[in-house]
Amino acid sequence: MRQVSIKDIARAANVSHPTVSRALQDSPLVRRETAEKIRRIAHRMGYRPSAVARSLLTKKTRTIGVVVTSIADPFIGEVVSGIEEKANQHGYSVVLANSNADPEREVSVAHSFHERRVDGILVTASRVGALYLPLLAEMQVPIVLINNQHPDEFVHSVMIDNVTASCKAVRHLIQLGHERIAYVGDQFGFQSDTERFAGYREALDLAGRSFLPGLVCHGNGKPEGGRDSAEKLLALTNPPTAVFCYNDMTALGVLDVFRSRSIRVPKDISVVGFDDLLIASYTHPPLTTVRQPKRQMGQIAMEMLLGLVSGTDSESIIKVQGELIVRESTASPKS
Amino acid sequence: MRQVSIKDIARAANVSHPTVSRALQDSPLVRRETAEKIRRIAHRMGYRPSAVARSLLTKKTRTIGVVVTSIADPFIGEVVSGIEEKANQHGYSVVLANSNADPEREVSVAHSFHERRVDGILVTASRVGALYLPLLAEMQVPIVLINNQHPDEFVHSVMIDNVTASCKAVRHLIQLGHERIAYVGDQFGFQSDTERFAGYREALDLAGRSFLPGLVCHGNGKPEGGRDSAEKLLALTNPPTAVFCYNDMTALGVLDVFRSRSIRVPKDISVVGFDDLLIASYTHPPLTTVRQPKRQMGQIAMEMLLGLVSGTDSESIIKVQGELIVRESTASPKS
DNA sequence: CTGAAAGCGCTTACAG
DNA sequence: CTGAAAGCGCTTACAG
Repeated sequence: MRQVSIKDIARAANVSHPTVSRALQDSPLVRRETAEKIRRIAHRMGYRPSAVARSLLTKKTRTIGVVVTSIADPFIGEVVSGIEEKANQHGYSVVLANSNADPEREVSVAHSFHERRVDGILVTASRVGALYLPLLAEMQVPIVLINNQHPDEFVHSVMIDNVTASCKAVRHLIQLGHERIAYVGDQFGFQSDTERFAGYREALDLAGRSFLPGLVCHGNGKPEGGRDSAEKLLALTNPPTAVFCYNDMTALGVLDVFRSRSIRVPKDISVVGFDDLLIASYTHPPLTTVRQPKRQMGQIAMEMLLGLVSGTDSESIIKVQGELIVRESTASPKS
Repeated sequence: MRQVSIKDIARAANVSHPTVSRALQDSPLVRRETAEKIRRIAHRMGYRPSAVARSLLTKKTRTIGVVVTSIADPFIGEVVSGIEEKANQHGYSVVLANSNADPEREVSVAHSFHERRVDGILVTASRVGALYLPLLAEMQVPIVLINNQHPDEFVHSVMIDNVTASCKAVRHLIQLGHERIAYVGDQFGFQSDTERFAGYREALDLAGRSFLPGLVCHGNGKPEGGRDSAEKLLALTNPPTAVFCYNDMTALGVLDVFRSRSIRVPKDISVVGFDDLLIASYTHPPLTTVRQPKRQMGQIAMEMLLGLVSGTDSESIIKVQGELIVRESTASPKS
């Protein structure tokens, strides 16, 4: 049995199919009794209008394409959940595509979105961009970026205020009395790493501390990177008493190394993360970190995009603030 | 500038639009030079065929609807990543919808999928079902369930072999010499809880141990539930020496309570989880658990669905095996 | 090889 | 109020 169409209903109701169309839209142009009869029949037949036929006509698919680097990433999962929530509230569907930060996949995703005529595109935490974004732009559809690494190139984006947030985190360490604070960054050159590093330096400057280049390492945003960096820091003649990490994943690696060396956190050394993943509450000890309002960022981005889709010219960049969550991985240094 | 259509190309190439259509499909019915010229023009104009127009004709959208209870759930994120990977490999797109296990949302998701004429539906770890699944079935499209709580009602599903997996986990504890092994389940009555409990009992039986009802608690699949249960177990006159948890989230809560009471794991008590979430490697101590091949389950389900979509009648239920991952949260009891 | 015609399921002027 | 006509962008018989 194929899907029931407006014509099937017309036949059953003994009217023309445009009348059915009108009745189903509650148009005042159709006699009340006729309309009710039609609706009853439509309901009985389990009729659902075809979004594809409608889209062909209206040139709107009420579909938003969402590109992520990895849907299994806990950070991204939260963001997507905010995106999906807002989309659904407004009657939009979300087409999800994983790019794995693979340029080839990105191109194929862009084409697929284009062919499906999505009404707008959301890009989350992309690490690529230089070549990719113009490709997306080609399809003449609004785009909003979330925490993108190349925000300059595009007008619309929502991102965390990295500088302020990381400055806040480092000031927390300074206030606790730490003198030697390390920064374990992401891969060198990424925008968010550069900004978080800037916040670190700003906090140092604000406190009149001098910057010690030897205390800066670069990981890769993952536990391994944190591990390698922690090893390096511990090998220093004069190791730090606190470590500010680019993100929680990095902090996980750092904590791991400390644990395996029986270095107690926060007694011997303090550790701060960034993101506030679920996991941050369950590390040992629970991690002090900067919370990114992930879900909310997804919601804001979706609303921004929906505004653009409906022609509203909204703000181009929205910065959200991080919140310092003090848990048990930070304390004053031993004196 | 609106999207370029086949007619625009036809005009530019001085041919009819059906000829353009044929050329773009590499049909042998069009002269080679003409075809090449057309393709060149199409490319220059940035032409992308409209999937919506094509779908209207072919009655296939090459779209799969995926319903999840929460995309931010780390378990589900992994599964979805396997789903998306396979879908993409086969030229399908994934429309993602979050149900939040809210019946109202589920109904609206079902309608939305129906209207968009998805070619198939994947339901991940749903907790609802009794009413919902028939609703999905109405749209006459293949459905595959992943770890569903009501698998009986539907033909096609992929799930973890809960009984075997949890039996394996409990045998591990028995082999370590534990006599009093607790089970902290999920909410009472869910299929997967029932099965994991069955595996627990089976392991006990196999070892000739008697079942002690007092050592069974029910949480809710989340840390809080684990916490409450741990408190109860500790209040027992004769507390367990090992705790097998319904899932890693539950184990997190259990570990939390032990930590706050300075009960050492695994020295004083052993803990085992289920799922092997990323977080399981980073708890303190790293958690012994049963790994579900999450990503792979997503892939298998997608392939099963794609088979059904193309008319292949595949197996109806695929059970995958869990793998016991022994980390540092289990040891022999103190003697 | 190529074009005119028809049709997928809908909506919306245009006539009555 | 209601229907016949046209058209969204494509594909595919059907004629030439």
